Amino acid sequence: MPPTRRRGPDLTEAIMRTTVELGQELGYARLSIEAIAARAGVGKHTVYRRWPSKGALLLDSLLSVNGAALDYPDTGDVLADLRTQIHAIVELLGRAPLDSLFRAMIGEAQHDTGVAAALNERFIAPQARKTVVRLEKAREQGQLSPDFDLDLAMTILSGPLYFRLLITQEPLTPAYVDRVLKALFTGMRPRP
Amino acid sequence: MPPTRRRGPDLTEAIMRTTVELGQELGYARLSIEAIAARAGVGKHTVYRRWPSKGALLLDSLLSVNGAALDYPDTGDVLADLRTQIHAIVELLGRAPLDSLFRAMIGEAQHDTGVAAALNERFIAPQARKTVVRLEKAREQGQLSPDFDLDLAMTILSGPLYFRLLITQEPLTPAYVDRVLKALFTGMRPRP
Amino acid sequence: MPPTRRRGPDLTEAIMRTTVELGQELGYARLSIEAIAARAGVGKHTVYRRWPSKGALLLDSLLSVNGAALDYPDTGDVLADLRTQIHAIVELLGRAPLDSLFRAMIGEAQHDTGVAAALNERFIAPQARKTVVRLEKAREQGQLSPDFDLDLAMTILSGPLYFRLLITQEPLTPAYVDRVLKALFTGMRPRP
Amino acid sequence: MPPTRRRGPDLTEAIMRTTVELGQELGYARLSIEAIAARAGVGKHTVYRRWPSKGALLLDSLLSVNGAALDYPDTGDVLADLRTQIHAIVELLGRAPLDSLFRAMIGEAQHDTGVAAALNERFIAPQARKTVVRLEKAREQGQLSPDFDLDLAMTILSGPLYFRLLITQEPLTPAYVDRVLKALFTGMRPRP
DNA sequence: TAGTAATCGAGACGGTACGTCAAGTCTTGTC
DNA sequence: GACAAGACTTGACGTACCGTCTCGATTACTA
Repeated sequence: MPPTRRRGPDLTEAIMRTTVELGQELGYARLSIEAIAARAGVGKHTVYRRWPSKGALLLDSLLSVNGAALDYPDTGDVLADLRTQIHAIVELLGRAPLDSLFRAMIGEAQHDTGVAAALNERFIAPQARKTVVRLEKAREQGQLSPDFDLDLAMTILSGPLYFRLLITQEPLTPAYVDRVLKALFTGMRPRP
Repeated sequence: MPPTRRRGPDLTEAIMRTTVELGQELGYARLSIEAIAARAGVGKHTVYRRWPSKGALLLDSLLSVNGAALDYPDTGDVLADLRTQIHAIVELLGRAPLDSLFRAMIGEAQHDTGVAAALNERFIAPQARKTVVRLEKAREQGQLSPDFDLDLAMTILSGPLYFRLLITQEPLTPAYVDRVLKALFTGMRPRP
Repeated sequence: MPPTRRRGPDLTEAIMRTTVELGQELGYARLSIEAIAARAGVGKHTVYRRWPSKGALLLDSLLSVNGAALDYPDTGDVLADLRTQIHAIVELLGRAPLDSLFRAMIGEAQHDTGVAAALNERFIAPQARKTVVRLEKAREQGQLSPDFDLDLAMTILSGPLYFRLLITQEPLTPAYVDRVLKALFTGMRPRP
Repeated sequence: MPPTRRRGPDLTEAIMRTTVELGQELGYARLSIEAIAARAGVGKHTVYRRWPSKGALLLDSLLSVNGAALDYPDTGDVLADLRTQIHAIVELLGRAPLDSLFRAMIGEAQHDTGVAAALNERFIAPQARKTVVRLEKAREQGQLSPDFDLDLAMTILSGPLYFRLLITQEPLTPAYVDRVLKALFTGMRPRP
């Protein structure tokens, strides 16, 4: 007798794990719901009941399997804290073996409204919010010029990173991150 | 009697026009080489002889149909010239009806190496080069701090733009562009 | 509050009624146990507990909803009685709206042994028996040649009817029935 | 190098052979276009391009693989010729291994208009016509009563046969055929 | 000017996956 | 314990495109 039939949350978990696993083996283009279901030992319907598309499934899988924490440290030194945090993100999005899946998922967001929305709500926006909150605290402590636009700062921090990741597709080195950080802080520091 | 059978360059042109046209009607996801060939009144072979994939065809089509010019003006005022140029790019990538196809094509580059390479070589790198060249000229004329990293400047200029375009997918307003420009120049200007 | 939950025989009845009803709406091919259960407001289990297959359910439903009577009259005139009886059968099997379901059920019997057996035991054989009994009585009364094979007579009476119903699928007109009857009686009458 | 790719008629033939073969192995209910295509080494589309449904395919397959001849002999003796012909039909429809497929196909005709029409046009009607033609000749030669309805005779000949085949599903013995024939001829013979 | 090679349209072909449907089994919680 | 509800695996459905491959026209170049 096989173990009692699996249900609900167990299955959801198992399918997401399989998705990431198989995605790494095959690459996004050759990844199919058909294959995921087969590998997970699950009917296709069981997948479709939970996710409307390959993109949505991959998004969920990546975030749930890995996107857990990424919370800002607060050591009192903004620059150091930002660097720590960005390095963590780079580690997640820009390093093998998950980088290509993350890139593919963002690619999917370009022609799948649902994926785009979920990506923003569940990953991008929260990260952005944390960054801004950390910057606000620094400003209150006089570490930043009081009239600098912090939303813009967040954008200038993130933009170049994603530019490298998605557009030029050069490796995201710590050095690059540091150069961006330094340039930004030069502009943000309170003038004497 | 049908018009004499078309060949070579004519066909290439016609197929690319059809691609953009049909891409706008159907969206990238539902666009297929099958449909393009049918609409263009062309055998599938004729398409495959010219392009290896849907992504490559779309890239070619978008760049050939539209990406022609985008050359930097030189009025002597760097800031104004950059603004002009960036507005032109935003107009191209961020405005209906082509924005969604451009976004889809960049999305495709995330899991198609060939598209990624071509996108860089034929669009991104040339633009970047032009930007850097224009900045260099400005620096020679003392408009910029002599120790600022111009490659980095280019990245900080482009990054937030693509971040908005691809990640948060908010509209690319002139105001946003100007805020980025202003922040960057605050950091780049020679200190008194 | 819904009416108190139904049980046993009530349910059996309700399911069979729904089957015939839905069968008429959708046709046999698109009829499904899934849909019947849903329409009857019943769990699938409750259906499967009672019938092993769609065919078996339909057979039961048709016979129970309608196949009740069909008993031979006995007016003393064999020919008239046979005609009456056959017309009743034709009315049942060959007229809208149940004809197509009856035909489909007989069709099902062609690849479902259980349906075939049940169809014979519960409908065909009893009818045949009644016919033969009526003929025997007529023979005893000297209305038929004493050496005619009455089983064969029954077959010659039924066969052409089902041939029209199932094979040529032309309408079963009273005229046709009468022609068969007349021809048969010409052969069955005692020779002078 | 594999042999040059198969086309058109070759494939049609191969698919029909596979259909009959697989139909015998699995039975009609478990026969699927999916399996046929796989076994024949053919894409599903290649099957659907040729036939609209499993029933239509099976009909074609059975008739093409086997239903070739079945032409009436003419020895001058009507009764003998009819017997010969009917025995041939019984051999085809009523004997393993094809009987169950033939029955299933006729079953399918009960809820598939297309199959019903094709079955009639391509098998039933031609056979009926041949029978009537043979009977007409016999009547011209004075072997039959001049006022007997020959269409009806055909029906009385065929009906009982299909009745046994489809309804009671008893074996179609030569003895049964002969009893029907004898009864019919008793009615058809010219009275002295 | 004829012959030959390339190019074309059309679309058949073997595949792969799609997203849907229903089958029949099993689980959960309610009555 | 019977029930409604519905999750689950399985398997097939019929469709859409993929990229490759004939097949005969044209069409252009070569001899």
